[in-house]
Amino acid sequence: MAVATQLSTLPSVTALPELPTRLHQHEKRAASQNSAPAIGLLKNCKTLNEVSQLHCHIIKTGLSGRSFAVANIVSACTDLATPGSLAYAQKVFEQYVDEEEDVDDGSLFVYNSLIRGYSQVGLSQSAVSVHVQMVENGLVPDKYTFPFLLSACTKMNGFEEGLQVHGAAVKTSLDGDVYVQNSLVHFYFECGDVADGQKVFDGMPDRNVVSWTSLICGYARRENPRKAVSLFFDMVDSGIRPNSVTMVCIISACSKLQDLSLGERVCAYINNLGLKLNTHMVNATVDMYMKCGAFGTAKLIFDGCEERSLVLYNTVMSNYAREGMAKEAIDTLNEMLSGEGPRPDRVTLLSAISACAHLNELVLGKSCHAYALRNEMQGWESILNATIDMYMKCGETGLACKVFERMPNRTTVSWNSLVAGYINNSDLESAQKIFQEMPERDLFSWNTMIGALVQVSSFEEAIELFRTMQREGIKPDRVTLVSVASACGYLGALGLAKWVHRYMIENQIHCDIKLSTAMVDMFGRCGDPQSAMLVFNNMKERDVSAWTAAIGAMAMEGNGRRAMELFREMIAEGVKPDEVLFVGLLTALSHGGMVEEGWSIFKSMEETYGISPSIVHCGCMVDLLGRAGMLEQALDFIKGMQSEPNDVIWAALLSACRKHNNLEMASYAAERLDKLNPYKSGISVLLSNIYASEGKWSDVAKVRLQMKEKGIQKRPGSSSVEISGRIHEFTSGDEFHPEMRHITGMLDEINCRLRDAGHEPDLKAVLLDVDEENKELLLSRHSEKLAIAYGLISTGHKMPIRVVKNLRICSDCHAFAKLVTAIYDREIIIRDNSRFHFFSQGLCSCGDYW
DNA sequence: TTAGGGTTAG
Repeated sequence: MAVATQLSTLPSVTALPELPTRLHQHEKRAASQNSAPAIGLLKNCKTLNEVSQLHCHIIKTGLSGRSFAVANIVSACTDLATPGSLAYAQKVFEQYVDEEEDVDDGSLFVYNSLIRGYSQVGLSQSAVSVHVQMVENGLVPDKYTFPFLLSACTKMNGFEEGLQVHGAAVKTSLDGDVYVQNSLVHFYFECGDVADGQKVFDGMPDRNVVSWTSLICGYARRENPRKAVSLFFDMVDSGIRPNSVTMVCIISACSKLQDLSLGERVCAYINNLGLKLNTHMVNATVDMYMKCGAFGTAKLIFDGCEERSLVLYNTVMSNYAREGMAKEAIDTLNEMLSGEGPRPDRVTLLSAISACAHLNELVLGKSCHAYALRNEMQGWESILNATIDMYMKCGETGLACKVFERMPNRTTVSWNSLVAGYINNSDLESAQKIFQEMPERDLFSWNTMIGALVQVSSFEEAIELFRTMQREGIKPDRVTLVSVASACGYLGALGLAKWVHRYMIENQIHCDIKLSTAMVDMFGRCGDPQSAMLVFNNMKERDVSAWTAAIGAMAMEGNGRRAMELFREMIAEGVKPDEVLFVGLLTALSHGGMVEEGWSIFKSMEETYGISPSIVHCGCMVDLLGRAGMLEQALDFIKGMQSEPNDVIWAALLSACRKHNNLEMASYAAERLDKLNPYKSGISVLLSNIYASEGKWSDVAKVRLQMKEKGIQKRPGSSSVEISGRIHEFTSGDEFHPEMRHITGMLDEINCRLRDAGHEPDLKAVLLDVDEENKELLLSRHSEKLAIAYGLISTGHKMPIRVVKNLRICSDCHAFAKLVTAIYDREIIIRDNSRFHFFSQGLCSCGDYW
């Protein structure tokens, strides 16, 4: 078939341009080598039409079959990187392969050009296919083939393909070539195989600046920027002068480390080297300053920049958007649009839309969306994903759904954005429905859903979903574990907690400060302060949240003394306390009965640390004084408060009145409470309990009647016990557990042995007006007793029994637990709604102070 | 021929 006929299917060729008569130097070289100046002109082409015109000319001169010509046409096309030009390149290539009879060095050049072209535009799979075709046609790849190919494998994250390329390089003995080795280092690092990347580097006899830069950049990107910096010094020590690429990698390592002083030293070093700043370096520098929080310096450099690249604008905007400085991001966009700046591209729009999401800027968000549509960016899913997120953050679930429904190519991110959007709009049901419908769920999807369940306190469901995730073979990361740790903590499931901790270590899940803090908090809430402190002591870096978790663990244990010590250590380490920390500390001091220290801490808040106590801190103080029986002082404290006492304050006083049997003050507190928050169930229950424990049944009836009228329901007491990783929950008088017959049998046996040991049931703890015999029966069926009995029959001898109670433990159950530990020689740990009780050998860790 | 800057969802 004639060449002209074949080419007719390609983009049409208009008038043939006249060739310039005067030739440039490089054109002369091309002409002398190939007798065709047209070939030399190919690399100047700006459109496919120009390429195709030159191609026609080359055909006329009879050189179109020459490999040198074909390779240059292919390169010119792939450099243009449009779908049409790539199709053209492929056709020219196919035609060449069909007609080529003798295989020589020239053919290799053609194959290499297409592999290079495909790799450059990111069509990695096509690059790999050309290599396959090359080998099938009996050609042996050369040292130029492998770097192109490896770059393609890297881009497509094709680890298996890359390994085969490495194998092929070994077979052809080209794995000793420094270019091939450099490409291998880059490939292994980018695919996450740090060990093999390092191995290739270690085996290199000669390393150049690219080898070092590949290694340094590999570590900087694989979350080890610290190592990247130290390698940089090794490189300088070995006498290799860094170039601008190396410096860009080092600057971005500083950004990752958020180490401003190091970043500034690097900038000074660049100055000393006399390296000229290019756009890459300027951009990396501005990015570094912004990531380190030095927005002023970044802005100064940005403003002083005469030619701002598109990427620079995008860097500035995305940093502003990510840091919640959405207004600045939008201002930058406006500056870009109003001046002579570059035209916004998809990345610009992405940042703009994300900034609108932060600002809840619906109107501007809509116009960004419209701009993206007008400029044909809708083919790019990320823009639409960000748009879904933006509409969701603006509360426009309907608009978000519309965008989603109209999307031609939905990705997992699109689904995830929708799920997260519904969660943020408090529509868990829709989120769960979409989560179920998703064609594919990734780690992000699971993390979103598990996190949402934890947020709404559906801890058991969260754990259940975590188990499903694992059954489906999805490996959790540190974000998953933060949520799961939080759920474990609230459930008090120590067995599961220990598993989570082990899992983290065995799977080498990177434990950052957030995850460590979650672990400390988890162990603290699960009644394992030793493990909590073990994790805490191993933390390399501790912020105020970490210290708060540790102090919280001490509060749960009732160890006010240790909490105070931790606080002093924290101050000595130079960490500034915040409001939340003082809540934890005051709670710990309250549980430990340390009134004097509590007062002094409370006073120091304002005087020493400049934090004015909030109503929550005041609540802690009322609790501290009340628990210690200093009811009058507590009342005086309330009266002296600057802000109006709220329901929490009066509830704390009421609770103390119950503990210390002060009916008069209880009524006063209850009256105040009733005025403030008559519909809160806990308060009425507390009051009726106070009357009940004093046997004032007519008053109890009055409160109960009021509760009924107001539609308030008493929260039933419930206790749970963890048996081999499963949570068993019991409510008072429960009859539904499958093993209830055994449990009641066990309870009867315990009660017999307790009576023999002289234990009298504390009938005051029964808050209903029933006869003595029934009272005893009711008391014996309290949820914590059911849980303890079940723990005794279903766990091995000497195994501690761990119970989590949703309300405060009653006096009879407290006494019951103490005796059980003595008679059955078992440890019992009960977490009620405020702290832990460790029972052992007939005693409780709280010293009966709770 | 190899290495470098900006990209949405938890």
